[in-house]
Amino acid sequence: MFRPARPRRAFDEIIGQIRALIENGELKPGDRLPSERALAEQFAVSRNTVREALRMLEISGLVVLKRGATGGAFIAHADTATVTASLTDTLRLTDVSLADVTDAMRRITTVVTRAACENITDDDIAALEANLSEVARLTEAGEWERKAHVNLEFQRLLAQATGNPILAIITDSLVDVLGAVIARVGPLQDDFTLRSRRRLLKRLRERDADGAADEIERYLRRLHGLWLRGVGTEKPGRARARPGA
Amino acid sequence: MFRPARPRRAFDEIIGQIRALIENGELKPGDRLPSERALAEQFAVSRNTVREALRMLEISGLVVLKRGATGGAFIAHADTATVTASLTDTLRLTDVSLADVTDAMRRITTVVTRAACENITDDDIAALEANLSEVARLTEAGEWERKAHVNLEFQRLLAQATGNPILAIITDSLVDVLGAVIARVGPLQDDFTLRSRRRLLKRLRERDADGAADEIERYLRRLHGLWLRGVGTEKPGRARARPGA
DNA sequence: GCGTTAGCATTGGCACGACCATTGGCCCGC
DNA sequence: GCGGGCCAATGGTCGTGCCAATGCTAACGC
Repeated sequence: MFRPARPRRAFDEIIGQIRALIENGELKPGDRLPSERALAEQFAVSRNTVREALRMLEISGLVVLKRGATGGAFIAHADTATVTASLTDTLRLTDVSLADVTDAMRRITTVVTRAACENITDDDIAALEANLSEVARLTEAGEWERKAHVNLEFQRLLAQATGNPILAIITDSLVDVLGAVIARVGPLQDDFTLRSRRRLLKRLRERDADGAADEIERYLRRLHGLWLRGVGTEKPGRARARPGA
Repeated sequence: MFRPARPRRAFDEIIGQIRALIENGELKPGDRLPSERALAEQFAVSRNTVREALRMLEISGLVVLKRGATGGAFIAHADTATVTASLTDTLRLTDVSLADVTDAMRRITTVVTRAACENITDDDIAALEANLSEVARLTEAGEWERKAHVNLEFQRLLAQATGNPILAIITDSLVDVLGAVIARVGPLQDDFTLRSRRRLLKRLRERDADGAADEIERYLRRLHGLWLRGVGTEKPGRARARPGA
């Protein structure tokens, strides 16, 4: 019959108002919010409450805090880090096996590749080729750690080439999770990555979606197969002794 | 040459320690953290600092706060709401068109369907059939609002049928985003959904992955085509007058 | 005996005030 | 002109105190 007089906590109300301003476009990336003390006065709450609200906005990736005389809370620019972070957190709280991660990665990457083939530009291809050269250099130099990292970057670039930011964000998240996996199981010291990538780039240049998707699927099957044999069904988020180590 | 003496803020240190406990598995969903006062004492910080850390963990979806005598901070169970929220936030700050959302949804759903076909159980099929019956009932009753909602649920069930939680989470997030879109543009008053779903279920029962993927892709192309014609290139996060409304 | 209620302890929510550390601009002196 | 130190603004942290919500428990009334 009656609605609660104070429906939500004070800082929830505050972040609601600030979010609304962002959604309405009244606050745009780069804009600066009033100081904590000024906000406390305007909202008629204590500074602690304002700070708690800012903490939530900060970790949501909506604002960034800077200290000092010209500091304050600034509306953040778009960043996929918060999405990947929350996705990683959620996966950590879920019962996810390494096989689940690689399976999802392989399936998603396949459609991403197909989408990229439809929309890829010459600049995108150039970026992929530059990445490939870097991987080749690191492979030759035996810098496996960095090579694995740069190699993962390839998939981000591929996702960006789709021109669809959502596919890019999803790929980013999966790449982050896989990066954590690699950090645990150690980088693979291989050279079949290079050969597969060269074939893939050829398909991309020809705009051969089926061929490109097939190529990257074969590659990921082989790569992930090696991982799975190496670490069994280890959970990606947990530290565990490697069998045989 | 020198590392910073105090690398991060106090509450960053706190959330780091708590996150580490969760990652190590020492804290599991449902566990209760000490009270704010106790935490403040253990971390040797003030209660305000602890509260700010808890705010960040709360909005990260890692803990839930409850008031009262038996209240406190509890490790949360896995929930895709935070992923969805951050994804929505990021999309709001990014330049994302409705076409991007539907495009990603169509492509992801296609592989999800294929994956589901490989792993689906009879129970999963039964759940999908139950959902379909509900949609049929609501369509007949003309309850378009709820029909659209239950219909979206179909895709969640489909993703769950893959047995891969990552695919399920990604699908959940996309469904949520699309739900927000539907809420703005209004539900579609159609009946071709039912026919397509019946054909899809037939393919699923036969474990015909190619047929199922093809069926749902055709359906989504048609559905999303109607949406796009109806609302142009409207941003999914913004409220805007519908052309012709 | 049993349901109801009042009290109580615990815990999060919030306020006020104070001080510190950082930061960048301003002004002074060379 | 410019280099360095002063200074004001701002976020970071602390401490204390009180309020509100919550659930347990014991007293109470039927």
